[in-house]
Amino acid sequence: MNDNALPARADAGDAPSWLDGLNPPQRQAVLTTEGPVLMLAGAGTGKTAALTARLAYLIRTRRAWPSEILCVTFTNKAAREMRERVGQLIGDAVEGMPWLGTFHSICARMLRRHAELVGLQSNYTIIDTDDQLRLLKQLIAGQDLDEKRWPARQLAGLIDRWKNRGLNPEDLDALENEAYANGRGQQMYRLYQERLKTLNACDFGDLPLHMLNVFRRHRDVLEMYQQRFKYVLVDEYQDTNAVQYLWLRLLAQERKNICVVGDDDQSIYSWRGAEVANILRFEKDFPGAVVIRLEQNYRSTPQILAAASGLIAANSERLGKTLWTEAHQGEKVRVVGVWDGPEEARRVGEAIERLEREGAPLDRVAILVRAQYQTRELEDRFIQIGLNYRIVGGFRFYERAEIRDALAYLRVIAQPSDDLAFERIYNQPKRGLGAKTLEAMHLHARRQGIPLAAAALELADSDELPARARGTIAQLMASFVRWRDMEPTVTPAELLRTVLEEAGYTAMLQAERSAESAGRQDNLVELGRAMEDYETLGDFLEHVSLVMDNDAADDVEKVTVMTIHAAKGLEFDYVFLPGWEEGVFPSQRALDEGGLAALEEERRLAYVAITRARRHCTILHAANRRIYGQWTSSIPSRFIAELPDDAVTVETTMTGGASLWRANWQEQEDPFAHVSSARPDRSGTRGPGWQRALATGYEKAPRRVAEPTRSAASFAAKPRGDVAVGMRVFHEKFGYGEVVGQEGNKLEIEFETSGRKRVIDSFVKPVE
DNA sequence: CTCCCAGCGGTTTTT
DNA sequence: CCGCTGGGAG
Repeated sequence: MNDNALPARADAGDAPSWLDGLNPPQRQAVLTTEGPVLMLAGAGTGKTAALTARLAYLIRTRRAWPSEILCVTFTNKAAREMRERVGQLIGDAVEGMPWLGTFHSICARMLRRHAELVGLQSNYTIIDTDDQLRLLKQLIAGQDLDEKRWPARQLAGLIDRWKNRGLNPEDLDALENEAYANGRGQQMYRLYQERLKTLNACDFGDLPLHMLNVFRRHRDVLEMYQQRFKYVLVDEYQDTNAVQYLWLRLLAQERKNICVVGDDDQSIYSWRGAEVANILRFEKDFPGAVVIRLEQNYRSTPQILAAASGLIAANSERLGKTLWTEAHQGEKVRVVGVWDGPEEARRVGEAIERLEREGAPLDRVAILVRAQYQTRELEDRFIQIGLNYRIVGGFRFYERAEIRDALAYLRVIAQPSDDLAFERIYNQPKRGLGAKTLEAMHLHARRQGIPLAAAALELADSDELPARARGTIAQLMASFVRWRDMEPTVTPAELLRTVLEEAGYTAMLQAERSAESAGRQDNLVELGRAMEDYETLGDFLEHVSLVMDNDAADDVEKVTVMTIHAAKGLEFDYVFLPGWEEGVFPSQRALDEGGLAALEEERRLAYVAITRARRHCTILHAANRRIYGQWTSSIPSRFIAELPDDAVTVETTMTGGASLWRANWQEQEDPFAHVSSARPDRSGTRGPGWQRALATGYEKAPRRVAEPTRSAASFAAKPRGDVAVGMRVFHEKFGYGEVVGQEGNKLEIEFETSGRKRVIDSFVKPVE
């Protein structure tokens, strides 16, 4: 993250090595080991350096064994990075840090030991949102509620929020209870928890909640952990929610050696339960806490810093920090106004090609957007000009259907009572078992109080089902017995291959001649590769349920396209920020739902976006944009007007446009006039604000600007020898097609499903 | 049981 | 505009 820590300020030459390169507040953060510490670390101020040095210091000076330190992060990535960096400082001792991890993985680990205290067995399954939703749907249907009127999604959201706040079913008040199906919220929540228990499963939200319950109800367990953890460290503290906060407070209450690191200005997850207030509360709960501010920024130029600071100053609820830097002057932040979305994408593409020609490595360039849909236009353009890009987010590896299917097979093998997994694959691949069979299995399972798979086995031996179904079930169950038998004798990866083969899954994919099926098979191979690192099936499944990411290393240098949320904690030399328009950013929907508080969170998001940039930052806004197929005219984001004049240069491709818009915002008396705290009347219009804006604004489609067909970078490229007109080719995004034209390295291809497109030849593979 | 089509919804996302 | 879901028809 911060590889540019300050060079050592020689402290009489004999400062211990772990303090090398740390500035005074960072050193204070390392050396203040006893008592509560609140570290307010601005963007790019080297908080990870300080945090890892602190860990190393605690261990090296024998204040604690690695196993006596609790170190909590929010993401697996952060945990991994921390482990790596501490490892660099203290060597292999880091291996002995079993309690460095995410809130969830740490709670999962604890819960394995104390599962019986919350009515689970230690081999409980952790279900994901997909399973959760299916389960809730079943419960809703079972209660004769109309799923249309009371969607499972809504209930899932409510339950999640309750769990985030540390509320068990019995803790809900009447008002909360009313939130679902006319006062049935509590009942449904309770039913859901009971169902999970019989499945020997819990969801993500349960992990911290169960442990909080254990701590509250079993003093001895709590005291054991309070004794064990001599020091507690928490990263990204501004992102903690209520359960996590309560959990931490209990653990640290005795020794009070707790160090939390956060930045209120980078709190961008309140919508999923994070409470910045936890920072403010810290000094109250831990009186005498030492507050350390990291304000020297090592990342960005003064201009970038000034732009970001000026912007965030518009927020009211801040602890307030003043970032400064010793870095020499750089370029001003560029604000570029363009006519429409496609032009915006074009400008970004051109700018990146220019950087590329100047020798900038593409992996130091990022385009950060407010919402995922904004990536579409960029992607289209990049494909057209042949720019290597990588879109982060979207579908994650372990969320793909084929991966989940494969995992479901493994889950049933590891845990025969995993009904949700069994339900997923009993007829996948299709083997002629349908809703009727499932219903019979459910009925039988419920009557006998046994898992679904066990019920299936019994049904196979009865006359409850037609002979055909019985035979199929018997066969399937025999397979499971076989796989379960072989499980201890083979590696998880071998087991996977056998299962996919014998279940007919591989054959199903091979038979499927769709554009995606090849990719699916690749994904399963990739899954097998990921499994190689695990000794037992159980280990692997635990890993999967907690670590949903899988960042395959990229060999080619690529530009990164991602949401601002996903970019938090990262940095890039060059950052492009498209779509800074009212309604897009700040998001109309956020404003509608959250009023001023949401606006401030949007502004923090803008702050995070700008502070990702090390050397240069370009902000773009378009006057016209097509959203959900409708042309919509838009005005520049109020955030643009909030940027300090001397830190930015403003340009526009339209006469007078940008400056007029800018003036427009500055003239407005009440900058929050557009923020309504009440829910606006949506009658007559459907959907978000831009559509309402459309109703009052004008609807004319903007004049299309003529698109240059060649960009400088792709012009000179030579055609590739092995592709010619008339050939059949495969393209990752568009599928199969026939080459109908060739010009340099550009191909004109008639795709079977996506129609005629112009693409770069390096993006296609010939097929026979 | 499978397939097709109408209708709806469409920020951010980790674990 | 576009992709997913769920219900209904075959």
